[in-house]
Amino acid sequence: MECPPVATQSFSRSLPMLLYRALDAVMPRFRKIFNEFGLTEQQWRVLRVLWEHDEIAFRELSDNTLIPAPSLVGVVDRLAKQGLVDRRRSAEDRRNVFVRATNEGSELHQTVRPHVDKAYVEMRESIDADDWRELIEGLERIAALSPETTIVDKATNE
Amino acid sequence: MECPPVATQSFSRSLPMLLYRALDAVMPRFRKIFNEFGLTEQQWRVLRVLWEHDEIAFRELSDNTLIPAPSLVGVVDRLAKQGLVDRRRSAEDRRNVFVRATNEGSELHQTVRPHVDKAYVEMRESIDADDWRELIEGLERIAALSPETTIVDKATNE
DNA sequence: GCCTGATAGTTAATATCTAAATTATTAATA
DNA sequence: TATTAATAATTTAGATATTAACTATCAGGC
Repeated sequence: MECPPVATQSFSRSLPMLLYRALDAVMPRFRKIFNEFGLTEQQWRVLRVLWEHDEIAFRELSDNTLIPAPSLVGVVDRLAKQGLVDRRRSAEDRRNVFVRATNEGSELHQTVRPHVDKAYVEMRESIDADDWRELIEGLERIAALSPETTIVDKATNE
Repeated sequence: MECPPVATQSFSRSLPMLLYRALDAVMPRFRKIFNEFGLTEQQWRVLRVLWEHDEIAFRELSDNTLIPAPSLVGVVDRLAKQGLVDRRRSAEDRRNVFVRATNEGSELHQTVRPHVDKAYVEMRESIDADDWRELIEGLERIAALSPETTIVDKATNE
């Protein structure tokens, strides 16, 4: 009685498709702003994180931006080419790379951030406050799931 | 008192990043299954839709799978090369293309679908039922937002 | 019939994702 | 010390996303 059988459930209302649909609904307005300032979405994510860390390890930057390491290499490359970020090899452990925003990269904070914040507030205000909070909490729960839920029966399956 | 100012809000708890984090948490288990059957995520989405439509217009396929038309061209190309789908130009309006699953493509339904459904149920059962419903409803609300909220002040901006 | 404007699918260029392999470096150990 | 096992960043290959441009086709008005 609680939930309809999965087979009957609509594909478009499955959790993954709903997440994609939600992103399709909210991201275009932000990407539009990024593009106006010559930034891609991923470039903005990197800068967004760098603005809060004087210097950050490559791996942490990958974690914070959710940009997979192989992709992040190219993103940082292009940001560096634009003179917006710096790269530095750690002296202690030469495997580690640290990234930081240049002055020019830091200045973008002042110009871009207000527009993004404004768009974000407008978006949030288009939703009931309680609904919004519930949604955020629900997403936190899903995000907290480890990428592989059932490591439990691994021995059973393989 | 209700909501903290946006500037103070954590980036990782913003709606977009939470949506991405949720996807990162739930998709790997499904992609793993797709890959075991030689399918990519997008290929599965296409088949998933074709299994419910004897034949479907290219544009509708794009809408239902959330795969942008330019990307869908390649996805369908590769599925056709694998002999899993067919393409057909409409006779009435030769601009339209219809896509359908071949027998081989239809047979995948029987083999792949159960595994995916099982993983989906397991995932859903790892979350409280009420929380789940609230989350789905919240996502529906966001997804219902038109991609461009404020077309209103367009005249003001440009 | 010809022109214009829309529409559907496609192509093109660049960026990113996914998965796997590679390189450089470090740590651990015999 | 030489070897081996980890780790961090990068590279590679194939697929997909994004945006813009392009082609073919159709509909309507002249």
